[in-house]
Amino acid sequence: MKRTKIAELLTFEPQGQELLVKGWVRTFRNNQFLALNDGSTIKNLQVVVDFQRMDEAILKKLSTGACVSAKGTLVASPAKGQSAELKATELQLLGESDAEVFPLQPKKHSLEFLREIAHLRFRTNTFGAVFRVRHALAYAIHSFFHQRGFYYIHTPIITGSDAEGAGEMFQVTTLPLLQIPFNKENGQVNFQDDFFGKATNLTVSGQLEAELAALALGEVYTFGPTFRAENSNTSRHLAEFWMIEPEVAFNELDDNMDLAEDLLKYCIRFAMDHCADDLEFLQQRLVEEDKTKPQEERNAMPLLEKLRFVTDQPFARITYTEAVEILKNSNTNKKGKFKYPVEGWGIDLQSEHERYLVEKHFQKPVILTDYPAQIKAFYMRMNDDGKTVRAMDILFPGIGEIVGGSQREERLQHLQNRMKAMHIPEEELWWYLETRKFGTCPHSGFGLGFERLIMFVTGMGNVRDVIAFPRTPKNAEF
RNA sequence: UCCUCCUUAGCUCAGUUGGUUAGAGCACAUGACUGUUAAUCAUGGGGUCCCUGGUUCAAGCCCAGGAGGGGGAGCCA
Repeated sequence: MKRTKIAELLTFEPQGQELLVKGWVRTFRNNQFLALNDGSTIKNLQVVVDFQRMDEAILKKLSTGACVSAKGTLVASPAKGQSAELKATELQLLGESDAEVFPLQPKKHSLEFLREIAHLRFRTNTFGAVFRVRHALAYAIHSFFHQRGFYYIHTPIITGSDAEGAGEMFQVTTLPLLQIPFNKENGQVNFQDDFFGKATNLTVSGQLEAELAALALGEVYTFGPTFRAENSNTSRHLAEFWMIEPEVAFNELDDNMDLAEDLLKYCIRFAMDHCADDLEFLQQRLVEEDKTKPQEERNAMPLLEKLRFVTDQPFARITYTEAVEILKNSNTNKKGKFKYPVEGWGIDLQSEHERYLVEKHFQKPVILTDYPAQIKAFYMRMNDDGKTVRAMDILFPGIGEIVGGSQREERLQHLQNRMKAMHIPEEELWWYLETRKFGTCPHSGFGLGFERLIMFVTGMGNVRDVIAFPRTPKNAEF
């Protein structure tokens, strides 16, 4: 008999039909009631065991975590809690789970503890929900871009350039660490002897390569792993994370903002439409968690309401200059409540400033544009004022920067000037500069942090809990 | 990297002014139970008090150094 997934089974009208299910035991109550989960849904199937007729040796081993196969008939449940249940006629133990050492219990565990057993945390309700939502969001991203005629480009993970301008890089080498070949004349490493014959790194961004594709295919995006060797110890940073980077020919900054806003809203709606049960559970989890917190640290609104709030109204759009004015004139600033007082134009905005704009002043996502050139990357297009660049950052409540993007500098001379000013050697990026020599055009793009999007949608507070096997400084277990 | 808090049973945590044999709930084991919903009831076992060193008649508690973790900051997505 073919196995029926629990998600599908729960849509059936119970009429005594004979079915086969397989899954893992969550609890076994009253010597009769087996809560079985197979990952297809957050809901468990109640399998009812006739313990007088069942082999006692098997009953003994129906402990939390065990894997079983159950054949039986689907009947209406006489008790509250579920509408249908499977009356077992045959029970097979596929894999036992010694209850004395299995670490998961039918109770609430701390996320910190579950992080230490990341190989087993998939088996909890919370992580089951998070990873189903993660999948739905990944699918939504491809679906969104495909519908709009974008092409999915696979940019390299190992890169030969170390001037992508997005942070510290991990080196990739096969050179023996104890016997690195040095050039005696200049004391440098002889990368001619290395695997690629030159120094290579793990990518920090696929943007530059995506630009090459956009200037031929028109509308493209990348969606892949990205690596940053920054010593960042926060709940929002990973050394290995996934990023979505669209790049669009002929788009200017306003088009870029529209695209990013549409993408975010599409993904959030997609999750609400396809993961209702999981989001309902995650929302309830947050409500319970809030009960243990002081009033001022609690969420202003329940998860689903927060998501609807974001999808149903336009994001605020202001320039950096306007933002500085708002901050400068805010009561918080006047009363000296900012740790970094806002004194004038040109400062880099601190987390507390971004939070004030998003959570206090606008109370919705904010797109900040036209930053001072000196605090932004070399490839961003210079405005006519000669002081600001066409950058845009999208700030989300509780997350901070979720998107960072810009209209790119398409004019060769301007680009070369900026690279010179920021000490980026032209020979490293000769191939990038050629796009500006041969048929250059205005174009724009952005990077969306996939884990940050998942954090927002699931309400999880730490990036390490929305990726299966988080890589952070001093941690690459599993 | 900086600031700050934490580390006691498998988990979550209590442990008074430094003082006898370190506690609770859950989990686990054994038994009971044919409608349970993180089932319930009874009984029981379970401790490198993070590590190293020091102060003291005496350290889970005080001091120093280290390790691991949380929260915040910087950098960013």
